Amino acid sequence: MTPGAQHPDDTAAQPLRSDAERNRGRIIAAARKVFARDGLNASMASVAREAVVGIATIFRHFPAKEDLVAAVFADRMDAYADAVAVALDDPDPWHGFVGYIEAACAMQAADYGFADVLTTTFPTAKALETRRNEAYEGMVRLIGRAKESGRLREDFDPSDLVLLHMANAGVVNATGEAAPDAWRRVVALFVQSFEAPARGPLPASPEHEALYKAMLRAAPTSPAAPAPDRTS
Amino acid sequence: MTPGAQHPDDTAAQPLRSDAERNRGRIIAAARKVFARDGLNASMASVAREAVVGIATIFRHFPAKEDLVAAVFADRMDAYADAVAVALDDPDPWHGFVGYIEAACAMQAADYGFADVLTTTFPTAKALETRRNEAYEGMVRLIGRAKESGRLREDFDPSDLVLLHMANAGVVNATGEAAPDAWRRVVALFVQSFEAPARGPLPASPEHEALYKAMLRAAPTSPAAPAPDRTS
DNA sequence: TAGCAATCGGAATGCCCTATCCATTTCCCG
DNA sequence: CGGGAAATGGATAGGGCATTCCGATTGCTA
Repeated sequence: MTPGAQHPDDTAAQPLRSDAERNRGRIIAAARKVFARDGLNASMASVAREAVVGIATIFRHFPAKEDLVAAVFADRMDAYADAVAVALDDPDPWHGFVGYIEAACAMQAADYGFADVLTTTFPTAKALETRRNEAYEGMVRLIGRAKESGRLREDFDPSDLVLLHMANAGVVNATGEAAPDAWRRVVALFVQSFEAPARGPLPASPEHEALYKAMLRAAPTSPAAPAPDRTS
Repeated sequence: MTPGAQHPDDTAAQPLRSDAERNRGRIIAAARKVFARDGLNASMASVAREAVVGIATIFRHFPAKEDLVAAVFADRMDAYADAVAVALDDPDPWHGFVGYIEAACAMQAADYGFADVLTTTFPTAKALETRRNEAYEGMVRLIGRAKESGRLREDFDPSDLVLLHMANAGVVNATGEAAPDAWRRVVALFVQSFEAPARGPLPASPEHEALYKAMLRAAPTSPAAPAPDRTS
């Protein structure tokens, strides 16, 4: 989203011809719209239709669907990371923490594609993963502050935010347009359960490693994935 | 699951030939296994392979995939409904309520196919829907008792259980084998947020009608569904 | 045990998807 | 302007899926 505009592989590749540059923009805009509406499962054909462009044109600009996804969600990932920064700036740690959760979950609800991106890992899309990790580090600090302030339960684990996203994805995904605000209630319940003092002990958090592996599962169209994938 | 054994259309249709009867059993057993492992997205071909049976044989016994699903999950749905009954028998309403939640969510975690079934509606499969509604009525009573006992927050709504299932489906679905117990922590958090006294108000519950519509969305292979479906 | 209807299984159909090919069109520099 | 490189888009390959067709097989009865 920075004005200068750079393609992932900005590295001195020749400048695009004017029409190519224009089409690239069209495609990203179209994909942004289509993915937001239909999730990452939206077909390349539907993106092409929306962009009023041939399918081949998309694949020339983005060798694989995953590359398009990475390009489309780069800025949304930035916004996601920014939300953490904003939360860290909040003088009230708990308020910042809660605000962050609501903002992040709202992003999931507002963009089905992004919801998919957040609970999936694209080993190939480095920029996306870098951002995610940045955001994660910020979250860890956010959590630390909130705990220190005494408002966040002591046994809260950073991985709980990942679980929260997975749960929220489930709700957003299942309710869709039919009940577009249902997620708010779920998130509110979660937040209340996060608040100190804890009402009881919790089962152990999953291993970080395990959660990471979980996010690899179900990556869209990974050629190397015999993926038993489930749950349309 | 009654011993007598009846096919959905038990109505005096001629008895099956011995081999047909045997194959029918094989198919259901195979489907049970495959759906549990891979979710409802498992292909009919994979079920046929597991059953060591031709694909056509499956379709002769079950005209459409949905019929197979209904046959396979009939007993699981019974167990689901039974869990409510058991919970209602618990002398401690809150204990029963929590026990029910844990049992139901455990069922989701133990059978990916069932997790899909629970958050999806098959207008065609009447038996399944009847059971679901039975269970729902029981849940409403369970909730009433728990509220009366003072342990369940007053603003808890039956639809919250549906949302809980959707959220749990999201977790179970995303974590899969990688973190098979992650859902326990999530459910524990939910339960703590359900406990009275409430720590704060909640956004309104979605309309029941809306939730029902939501469950119609994404039904697998519904011919009448232009389903934009998302999130494999 | 012969014969026929019931049943089978795998090939075939039709649809959707990602990704590639290639003849045609468009841009841009001289 | 003209010509070649860059870029395009529709057709096509190749794979997965649910469902159907049909020739071959099997259980059952007489």
